[in-house]
Amino acid sequence: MTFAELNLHEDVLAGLDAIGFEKATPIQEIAIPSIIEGKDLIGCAQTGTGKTAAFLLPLMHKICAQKIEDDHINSIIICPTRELAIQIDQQLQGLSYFTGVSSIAIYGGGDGDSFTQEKRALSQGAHIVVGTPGKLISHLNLGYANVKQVQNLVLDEADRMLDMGFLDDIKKIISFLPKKRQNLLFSATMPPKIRSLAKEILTDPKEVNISISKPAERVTQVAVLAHDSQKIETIKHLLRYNDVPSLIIFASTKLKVREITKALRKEGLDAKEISSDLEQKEREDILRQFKNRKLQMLVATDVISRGIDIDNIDMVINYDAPNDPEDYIHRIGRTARAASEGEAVTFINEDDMYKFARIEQMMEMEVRKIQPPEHVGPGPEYNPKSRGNQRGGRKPFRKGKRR
DNA sequence: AAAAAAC
Repeated sequence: MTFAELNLHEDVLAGLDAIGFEKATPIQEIAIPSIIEGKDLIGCAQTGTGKTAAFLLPLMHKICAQKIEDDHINSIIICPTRELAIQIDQQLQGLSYFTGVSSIAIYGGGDGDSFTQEKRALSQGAHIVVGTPGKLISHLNLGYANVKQVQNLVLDEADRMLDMGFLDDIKKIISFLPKKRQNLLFSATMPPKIRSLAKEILTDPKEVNISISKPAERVTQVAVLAHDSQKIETIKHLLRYNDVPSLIIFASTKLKVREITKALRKEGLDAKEISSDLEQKEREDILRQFKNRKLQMLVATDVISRGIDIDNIDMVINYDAPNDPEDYIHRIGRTARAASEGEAVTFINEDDMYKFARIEQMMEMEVRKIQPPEHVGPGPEYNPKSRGNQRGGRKPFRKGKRR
């Protein structure tokens, strides 16, 4: 189905036309008419399905069609990370070029200047505000945000936000908003917690389910049974024998991210780190360099595993298996986007074997296991039933609940 | 046992 057939406002269509978008994705086909109709919506979908445009387009359409002024806030979008807020706002600005829809991204880590700008936008009004929970609340608490006429609330990556403990913050934000409003909730998974959140804040929602629990088919996955000491050498080997102009290396802790970056740079490789340990400005600079292909290798925590859109990443390396099995899908989903193909290499050591077996279980597929290249020496032996260190000698007497 | 998010 084309966007024109979805009866979007002509100014919105002009923006789509300018960037060469013509056909709606499945989630857009269902969500757009339903949102325009004014219904609440619960969408099980990830980025890469066209989820963001699925809510941005109808919000923009309604602002245009109803000729809504921007002397107040019309819509609020809440999302879990700063980079995601920036990205949604950028996408919005691209799409709204011909519409006169105004927007601002509100997130932490800024300076006094950005605070003043945010304050001005929130008090004088902007059609759409995209933000992370903490910063939105601190502005709302100060009382000047013109939210009395908010008509739409979007919760993006809702499962992630609950994981991060944002439930109370979300409720707090909602307490500032008019009771009568349209709510859109998007989540990659639908655990009971999300169901109950939906039940609490949505009214008779339309459900859309475009969930992909299986990774993009164009991603070639392989797992390398590598000891920690073999990993950097294996990365060098991969780079030597593959053409990899653009590569993300994920690791599960900020410390590891820092150490890996150091080790790679010591080898003369073009790598930089991104994690919440960096100044916000630096996070943005480095992500921009990587997106513009001025930087070959990005070493990252899961801060960018969800939602972040970067074209043409040739390879994702998981330096370790992620703690949350869902994150594996998100991490490797950074590659093979749009029409391209991609490769995902996951290092698993003894500790990671159990975690990786769970990932395979979730995907309902087995990933090919290989040993590190010969000159690096043999890796650990893989036994999927092995629980790795899970029941290692350290904690047989531990009592109480663990998860 | 982790990451992220407010000053």
